[in-house]
Order: sequence, then C-alpha cells, then structure tokens
Amino acid sequence: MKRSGRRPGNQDTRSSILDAARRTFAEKGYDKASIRAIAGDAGVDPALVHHYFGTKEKLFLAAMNAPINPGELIPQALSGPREQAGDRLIRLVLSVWDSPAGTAALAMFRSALSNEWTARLLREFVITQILRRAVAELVLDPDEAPLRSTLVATQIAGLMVARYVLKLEPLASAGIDTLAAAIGPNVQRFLDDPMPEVFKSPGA
Amino acid sequence: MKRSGRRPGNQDTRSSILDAARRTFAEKGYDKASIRAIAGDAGVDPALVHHYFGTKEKLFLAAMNAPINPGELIPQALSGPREQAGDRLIRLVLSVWDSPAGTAALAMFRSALSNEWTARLLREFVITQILRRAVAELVLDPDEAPLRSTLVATQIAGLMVARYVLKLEPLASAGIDTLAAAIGPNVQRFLDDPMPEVFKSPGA
DNA sequence: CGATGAGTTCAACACGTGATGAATTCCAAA
DNA sequence: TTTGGAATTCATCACGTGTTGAACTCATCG
Repeated sequence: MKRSGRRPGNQDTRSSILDAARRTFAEKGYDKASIRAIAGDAGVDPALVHHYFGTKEKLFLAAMNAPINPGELIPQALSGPREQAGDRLIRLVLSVWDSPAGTAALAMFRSALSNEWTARLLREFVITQILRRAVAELVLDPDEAPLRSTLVATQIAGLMVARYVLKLEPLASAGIDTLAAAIGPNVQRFLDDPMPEVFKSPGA
Repeated sequence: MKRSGRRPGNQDTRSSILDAARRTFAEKGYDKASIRAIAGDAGVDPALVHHYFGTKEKLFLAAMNAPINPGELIPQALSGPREQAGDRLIRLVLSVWDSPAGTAALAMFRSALSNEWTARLLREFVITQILRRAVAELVLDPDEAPLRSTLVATQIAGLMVARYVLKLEPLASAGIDTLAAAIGPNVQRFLDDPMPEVFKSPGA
C-alpha cells in the first residue's frame, strides 16, 4: 500500500517552532527575527524550520493563523451598554495583549511597524476583521463609520506604541483600571460625540 | 604653516548627504536605510559617507541634530487660550510633520519603532524636550503631569502610526481641520478632565 | 612648478541573512 | 529483518550589510 515509513510521531517540535516564532516575532519584529534565532529558541536546527514551513513568510503566516481569531472577542466588545463601549474596548485590548495569547497580536503589530509586507497584512486584517466588523457596529451614522473607527484605531495603536514599543513611563507600568478610566472616555467620544459636517465626505 | 592643500570647496555634498539621509531614514527607518541607499540617493560613493560622518550612528545623529529644534515651536504650542491647547497641539504636530522640515522628525519616529538604540534616543528626547518642557506646562496638578502628558503622547503617536506608517484610510488623507476637530478635544480631555484618584500614585 | 592634503572612488573584508540540497538518524510498516 | 520515508542535521551558496584602507584627482599654497 501507500502507507509506509515513519509516522508523523514527534509533532511537538512543529508547535514549539511556532511558539518560538511567535515569541521572537513579538519581541523583535519580522525583519530582526532571524530564522536562526527562532530555531535556537526552539532548540532546533534552522533548516528544520524551512523543512516544516518553507519560507519565512509562510512561517509568519502559520504563526499568526492559529491564535488570531477575534470571533470570540468581538461579541464581548459589542455586548453591554453602548455608553461604556470605550471602557470595554480598552479593557479588552489590554487584557488580550498582556496575556500569553496576545503574543501573536503583539508580533503582528511590532512587525507591521517596520515591514511593508506585514503592514499590508495587518491593515487588511484590522480593517476587515476588526474595524468593519466590530467598531463600525458601534457607530450610529454609517457615513461616519469609516473615519470614526479609524480614529478609535488611532488611540489604540498609540496606546500600544507607548506601552509596548517605546515603553513610556509611567504609562508602561500603569494598571488596567487606570488606563481604562483615562482612555475609555476618549474612545467613547470618537464613537459618538458630534463631529463637524466635513466628516461625511470621504476625502476631507 | 599648517594651512595647505585643497580648500573645503564643494561642501554641497556634505549637506546633500544629510538630506538624503533624512529622506531615507524617514522612509525606511534606521535599520533598512542602508549607507549604500543613502549614498545612492545623494549621488555619491558610499565610502564618502563614512569619510564625512564616520559611523552610521553618527550620521543619524548628525541628520537629526540640525533640524530638530523645538525651541521655536514650544512657545507656539503654549500661547493662546488653554481651552484650545489640544486643538493647537494637533495642528502644530500635523503641520510640522507634513512639511519638509518634518522629515527629520518622521525619520526619528519611524526609526524608533524598529530599532532599540533610536528608541532610547527618541524616548529621552521626547520626555525631556517635549513632555516635561511643554505638555507638562499645560497640566495644572503637577502630580498628574507625568501620566497626563504620556497620555497625550499616546494619542499623538497613534495618529502618527495610523497616518504615516500604517496609512489607514480615510484618516491618512484626511485634512488638518478634520483631524484637529476630531482629535483636539480628546487631547484637551487628557490635559484637564478630572481623573480618578489612582492617578496620583506613580505605579498605579 | 612641485608638494600638500582634502575630496572622492575602488576593491575588499568579515559578518549575518534566507535558502537549498545532500547526508544521516530512526521509527514503523511490510 | 528489511526498508521506505519522515525527522533532523551539516555544509554551503548567494547576497546585502557596515566598515576599512589604499589609490586617484585636483585645487591651492609655498
């Protein structure tokens, strides 16, 4: 028959490579995370990484594919009173990114800041999966949704940059309650405070 | 005597190298801006860059040193009614970054996002020259100044990332008036809206 | 004129990178 | 026990990087 030879057996290594990849991408970004460093972190020969995942781009995609699944988080952000949506968003974002499951998200973000290809990836992912599918739901006027949701993204991206990349104190070690109380209302204002009429036209 | 040999003559090249360096650093960030690319953009041999500036780090410092001088901008941000300080800050930041003089600032920012050394540089510069010297002046309670000024930095950094790095639409092509009207009030709120009492303790 | 030294270029080194393909180990099916 | 094929490693390639030092050009001074 066709089936013969060694069974897939030790597939721990494959997932330990993925873990190391997520860690390293999150810490150094796409470009500076070398295949050799990832392999070293996983205790494995660099060539094995290529054997499993082919190219570095495919490895990155494989490392992102599994854990980034906002399907469960989005309802959590949408449920509850809409007057506290900003507060809820900040808490959600911070709790996800501070958790081990947020490593992939941090890897994606850090990479997108320095690499064009991953920037395109993040842009498409954020726009189609997050902004249009969740944040836009919170905006009443659909004409204003694109700009308003991008403004929310602005505040959240800035929080990420200051806290996780530039590590500006005292914000980097501030607690989640403090940040939610400070930033939540501003996100809320981006969602539903009245804005000038220029907002309706796309190329304002 | 000591003086002999060819006079400095054509010193255009030195400043054209600096211009090319600022352009390239702004476009690609510190790491991906190769000496060869900078030299090529200036129409010059790569070795000449080393002859003038020694190392790549020194070239970066030289490219940043001249044009980054917030001494004139800070009074502009502080003058005027304090209720419109947020609006003024956003307008100032956008007008500076969109102008050719803002190339150095954009170079600094892009580099800090992907390189540890330049991140330290930007952190020290921003904290000592911008936040403590200008934004903190706008905060009434000195105990709250550190966190409040960092929050302002959060919103501004996020605007930069979304507009210049990720290029999220429609924000990337939005006009300065739209953005000032949308974001200014949020900056204002970071400056002087009442905040929970946790703010006073540094490690909140 | 001839010497000096700045402006400029050329060729090369040492290094780290992503990637490739042959070689080796080793389990499980026949 | 033989053997096929997956798991894993080794050696190597081609390339781009920052950096270096020797060589060349040439305007100016003595």
